[in-house]
Amino acid sequence: MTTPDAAAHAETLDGRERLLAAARAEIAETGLAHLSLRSIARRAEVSHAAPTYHFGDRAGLLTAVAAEGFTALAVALDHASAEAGGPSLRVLGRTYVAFGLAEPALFDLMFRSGELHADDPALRAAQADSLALLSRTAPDAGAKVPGDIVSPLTLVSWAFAHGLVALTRDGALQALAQNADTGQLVDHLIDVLDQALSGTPTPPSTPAR
Amino acid sequence: MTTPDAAAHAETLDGRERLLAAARAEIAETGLAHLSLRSIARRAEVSHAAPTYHFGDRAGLLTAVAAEGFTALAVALDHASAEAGGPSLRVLGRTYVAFGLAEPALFDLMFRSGELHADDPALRAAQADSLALLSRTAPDAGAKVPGDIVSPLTLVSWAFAHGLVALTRDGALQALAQNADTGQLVDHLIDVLDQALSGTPTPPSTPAR
DNA sequence: CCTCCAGCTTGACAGTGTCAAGTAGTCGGC
DNA sequence: GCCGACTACTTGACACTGTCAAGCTGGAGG
Repeated sequence: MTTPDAAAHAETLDGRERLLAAARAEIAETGLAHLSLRSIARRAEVSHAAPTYHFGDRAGLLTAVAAEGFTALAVALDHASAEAGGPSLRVLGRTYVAFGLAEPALFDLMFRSGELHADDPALRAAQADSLALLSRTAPDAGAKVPGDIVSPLTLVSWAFAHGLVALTRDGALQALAQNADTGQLVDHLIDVLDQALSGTPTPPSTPAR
Repeated sequence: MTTPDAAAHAETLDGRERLLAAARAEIAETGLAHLSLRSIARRAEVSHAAPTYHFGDRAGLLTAVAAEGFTALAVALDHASAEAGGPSLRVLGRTYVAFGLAEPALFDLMFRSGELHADDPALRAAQADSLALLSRTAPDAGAKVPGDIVSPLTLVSWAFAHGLVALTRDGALQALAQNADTGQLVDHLIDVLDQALSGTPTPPSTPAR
């Protein structure tokens, strides 16, 4: 079997894991724009062809990193809803946005399907995990569109949170709300949407100060 | 002066314009992942170094294309709100999403600030134009957060529309709502948000069939 | 006619992803 | 105790990329 079974010899981190760790670090530090397999290999102290050997492809390595990202997202969502005593749109939205803003380049990569092997089974499984966590909300509103798995409210919230991450990451929000703290603004916007979707017609709208 | 003044000789499309057109075509056809200056130059039938000469940089060319994209978006938003007899969240949202889905790769590029010269004045101007068009909505709700230019409702809608484009482009929505038509789903979601933000607590929710 | 200059081209270079071939170490079987 | 087989790489090569320096060309201005 080729399954690593990480605790077998357990002494040295093998090349595959070192490459993954190096890739995560390199992505977090230098972003996706100027990312190269060879610099990752140098950081992991392996030869320049080692990434291709282990992952077949540039897209293969990125796919593995993205899959790790999705499972990390799933873990974060799970923890957050457990702590809050049950999943809610607000908690999940906040966690989703916080995750996206904490590691923007990784989050970006996770949705760049053009540079990944989108049909990789591990990636698909990790994606399905986090999506299942995301759609566990809103027990009141059943799926209205026939044949859907998740409710429209969940989709709306998801799209909003996703866009919020993207716009904040690219500096679009900062350009508009210049003198406001971005974190506060993001929180406020989540509240606005949450209260709008909860049915409360007009939000009380008391900003922090 | 180096300003082109396009109608001066007016006969042949000069190299700069040909490169821009070739870049747009190449981006639309092959996407951003495997885009290369040299293939763009080949398509424009100029030498491989011509892009660097005109735009200084890979990021320079991409920035010019992105700027064109923003002005095209501004034009689309303007036309749509003029046709609808005034800007509304629904019309602007639909137009924004339609624009993003019509040319997904271009839309993607426009927000990849890591691969652009984000401080380029032409890009900044074009961005400001389309953002001004976007924020012309909601005359009822003034900006609540002090120091902001646009209202929170506009920001929420913008983030939602932006995320909707991203998720649809990457196939995330399709994976969830399998047997529903994506276009109809997107329209429905826009309606849901619009009605939630308008204050109508529960949308009537009559999907097309 | 000479000069200048914008608008390229040609040629080179370092860096990149990928592939073929080779190699050190480890294991199971005889 | 030795022999293949297999895993986990490395080394070397190739085509391709973005960028830079230098050269060429045609037309405008003096």
